[in-house]
Amino acid sequence: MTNTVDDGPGTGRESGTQALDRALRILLAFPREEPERKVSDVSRELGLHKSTASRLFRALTDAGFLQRNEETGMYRLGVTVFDLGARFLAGLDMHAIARPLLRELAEREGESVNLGIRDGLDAISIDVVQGTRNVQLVSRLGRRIPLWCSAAGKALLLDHGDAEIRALLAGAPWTALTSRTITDIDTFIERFGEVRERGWAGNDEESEEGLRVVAAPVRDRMGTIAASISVSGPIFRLDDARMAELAAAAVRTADELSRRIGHGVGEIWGS
Amino acid sequence: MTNTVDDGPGTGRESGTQALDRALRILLAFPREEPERKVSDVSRELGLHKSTASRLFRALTDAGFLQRNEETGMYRLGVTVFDLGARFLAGLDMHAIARPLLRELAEREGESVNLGIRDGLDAISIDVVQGTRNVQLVSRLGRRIPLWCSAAGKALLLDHGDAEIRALLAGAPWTALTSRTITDIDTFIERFGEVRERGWAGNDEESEEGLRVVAAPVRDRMGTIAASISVSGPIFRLDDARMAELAAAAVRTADELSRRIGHGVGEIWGS
DNA sequence: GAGCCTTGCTCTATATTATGAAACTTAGCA
DNA sequence: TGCTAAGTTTCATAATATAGAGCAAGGCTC
Repeated sequence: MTNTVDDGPGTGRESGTQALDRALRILLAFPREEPERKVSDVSRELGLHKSTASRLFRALTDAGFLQRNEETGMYRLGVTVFDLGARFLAGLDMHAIARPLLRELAEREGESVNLGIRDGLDAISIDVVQGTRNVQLVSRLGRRIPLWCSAAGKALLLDHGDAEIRALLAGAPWTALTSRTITDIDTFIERFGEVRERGWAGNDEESEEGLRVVAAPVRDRMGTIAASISVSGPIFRLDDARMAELAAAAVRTADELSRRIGHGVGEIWGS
Repeated sequence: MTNTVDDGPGTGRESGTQALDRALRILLAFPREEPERKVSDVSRELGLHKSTASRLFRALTDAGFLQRNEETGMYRLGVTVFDLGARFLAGLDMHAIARPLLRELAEREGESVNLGIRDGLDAISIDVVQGTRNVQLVSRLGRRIPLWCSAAGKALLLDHGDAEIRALLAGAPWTALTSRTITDIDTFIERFGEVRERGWAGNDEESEEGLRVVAAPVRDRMGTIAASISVSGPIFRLDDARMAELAAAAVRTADELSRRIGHGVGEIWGS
């Protein structure tokens, strides 16, 4: 007997792809905090038979999606996943086009600049340019941060109506990261009206003590918000006036990027 | 009837994981040059039944490994692969530790710096810091380049003996990228002796016209070469004297990185 | 605009494939 | 030395993935 109708806590209904689903869940079971894991650990966590897990691990390893540490016998993510990740970026027009604009913005303002896209309920950073000042809060490529407590995330939601946002964030955990994190949907909606009007989003120590951020949306040729550009820095350098200044700069850069990826160009192509 | 014993041109013998193997091959069927593909294209290429491919595509899409372009109906790699790629990097001690060293090197010398690791017969770039000079040859994260025609690649082979290298590069295509590319194993081995002796590798327009590179190996706590640090620039700035200078700088940085990730530290830990 | 082709997706019977129990190794530890 | 735990391999079995047929939806040609 087996787990006939049992599907894991992952997504909804799957069918005809049990082995694949399990293997993908294995890959996702390697979090940042624990890069190296044992077969037994993972199999227990996912409720897989150890022989099943072992076989899937081997297949993933053969394909380079996992790699085995010969010293410890443990596994970690393999180079192939990095390769695919790089291909993902290379496939985004936006990423290549944004690079020089982000550098320019970071250089001019001296603060760190991020390019973020949405993934589920998180914003995920797909490009980072560190600022030139001495004190910099590190931000790493691939960093995730909840939509509702990040400037980048809010900017990505800018075109969503109240009802949409309510539906989207229904499943949000609303865990407080700092004392300033917004922890309920009503407060969020209430404050979001202003954000929507002015066209850029802020983050005033909502995700990290001492960190302030502004972000502006990037629109693709359909007018859909496809990314956001955010500028971040320590609170002692970013008073309200400076925030407004940086916001204006972020909006300018975001608009320029939008233009370059075809927003407002209509059907006319070429120069 | 189906392809009973038929395994694709991929790896060797697989068993008990057909569906998974096929799905992974689907992911790898999205090359940089063609980020968006149709189900039928891919299924034809891989020799899969269209219904099989369709099902696998859906499973991969549900898990975020692929994403569907609603306009065109085509698929591309999804955010999840990028997420995993970023986790891969985050899991490498080396990557985090190398960052500041690479920046420092790039700043001091003004030329672009790469951190590369080996993947099969390629070196793959896992970190890039652009130089400060005006003219810079772009290098992108995740860039692949054959071991035998790159400084980064040669540096990764530095500890290999002639026989090992011969075995490793037996399957190499030896395609010429420029007029200076080495195109046979014998010439490679012959010239490699010198490289091994001096402890750093060079690339004199072997991969790209006008590009010169030097690279030095990074060793982990087992003494194994785990990565290479390379410095590259246009030929008009990099005469032989400057190459030697940059090589020395690369070696110094690589040695420092080796030290920081535990090379030569033995069993003693802590400060 | 009608017909034709291609594509993507769903449904279902079938047998191929993945599964899990048990056995076997290897390693660490008392 | 024997014990426990982890990882891998083997193998009979049943559940799973497969491929065929059918359907709906677009694109092209005529």
